[in-house]
Amino acid sequence: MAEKEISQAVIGRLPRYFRYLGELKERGIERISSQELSDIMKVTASQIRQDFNNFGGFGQQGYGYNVEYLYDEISKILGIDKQHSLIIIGVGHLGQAIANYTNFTRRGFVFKGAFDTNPELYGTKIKDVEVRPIEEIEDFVIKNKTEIAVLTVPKDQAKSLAARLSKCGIKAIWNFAHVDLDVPENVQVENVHLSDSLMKLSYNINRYENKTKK
Amino acid sequence: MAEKEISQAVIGRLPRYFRYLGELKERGIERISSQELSDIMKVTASQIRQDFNNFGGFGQQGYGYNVEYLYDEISKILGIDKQHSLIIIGVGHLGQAIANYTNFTRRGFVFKGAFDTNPELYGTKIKDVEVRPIEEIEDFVIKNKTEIAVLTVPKDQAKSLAARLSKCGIKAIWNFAHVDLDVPENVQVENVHLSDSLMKLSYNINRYENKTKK
DNA sequence: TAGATTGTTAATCGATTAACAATC
DNA sequence: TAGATTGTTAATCGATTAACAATC
Repeated sequence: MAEKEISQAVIGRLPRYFRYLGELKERGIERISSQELSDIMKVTASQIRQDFNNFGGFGQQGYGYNVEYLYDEISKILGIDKQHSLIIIGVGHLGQAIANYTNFTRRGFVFKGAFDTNPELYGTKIKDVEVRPIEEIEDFVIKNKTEIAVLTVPKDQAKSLAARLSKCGIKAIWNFAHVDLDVPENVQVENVHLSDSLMKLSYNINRYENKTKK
Repeated sequence: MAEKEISQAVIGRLPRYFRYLGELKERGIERISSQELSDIMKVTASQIRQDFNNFGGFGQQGYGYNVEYLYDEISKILGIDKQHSLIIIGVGHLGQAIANYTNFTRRGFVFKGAFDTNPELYGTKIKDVEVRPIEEIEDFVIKNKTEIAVLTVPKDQAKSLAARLSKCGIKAIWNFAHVDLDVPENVQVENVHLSDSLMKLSYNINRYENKTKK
């Protein structure tokens, strides 16, 4: 199969398409043209067609796209047609927020394990999942073939944990710690750097004020 | 002043520069060349120089960049040399995680108010801040000249809250709800769509497996 | 002064948009 | 068949990288 690499710019847009298609589906809309979708989503129709055509021809000339079909196809592309097991490392507020976020469960991300360094938490339960000491991570990941580890630990623990997880076959790390992780190429990393996001917000406040006041 | 608009691609990289410069500063390093920074950060030296030069010449030929000076300049560009008041709307786990995140406080984001729809929470405290009923938001924002509202509420409440906040002079919304907000141009929006991020992770797991197995 | 390294211009690369032939 | 709208090629735009003159 000709494995042309899709740019991350395109990938980054797929979840948003998926979200809008899900809404259209729920509203019972059967078909949509790239132009109609363009109006709703505020992106060009041209970009929509280009994006979809990276993965194959999902539409039909003179008709447009079938909403449900397109929705299903995007879910396959994103790999959320299958289940993914997930463990949470660091059971603070953020870890608990993620554990309790039902939307993830709905998308096939199944919460299987929770780990922390605080002995007082061992044995307590989050969503029917027992909190375990961090020492048990390797055993757990190997035994349960865990795919995704959510890192919601302080900065200084993140790098060594990422290294440990990489060694025992984890497939991906969803990193909320404010450091760049250095892992082998068989481990996928997706960063959520909240303070970076907040700084961008701050920049844009500033920029707008300078633009208007001067 | 010639207000050339800086691309969001550049802005998006500033927080990362800021983070690395902060680390260098802490390690007592006084000067750094674009080439050295390039090695550490894994971006081209050329990009580093281009990025900084969007905002002015911060370096010196033959010497490089003074770490502390550059750090301070970037903090000014990002607007984190000033304080920003912040309220949290929706006091679930995510809201609490943000309220308790000390790093934000350190960067000048001061947590001033908390709001929720659950009457049982009214009057309870999060980090010395009393939880108030959501009806009081307008009064609070106006009286306290609140700059940033953090939206950690369910999807269906987010749009109407964004509209209400826009009307009473909020400067920015940090949106964690899984919808695109539609606000006037004087209100800055920064989205954190966690499920989008998780889907990208899922895509990359998939992609890697297809690449290696086929 | 010589060496180092920036600031900046020019070249390249990639992503977005426009246009239109193919086709349902 | 005629009209609509895709899939795809070509044109444009913007962002990244390379190169080098300016200068500390």
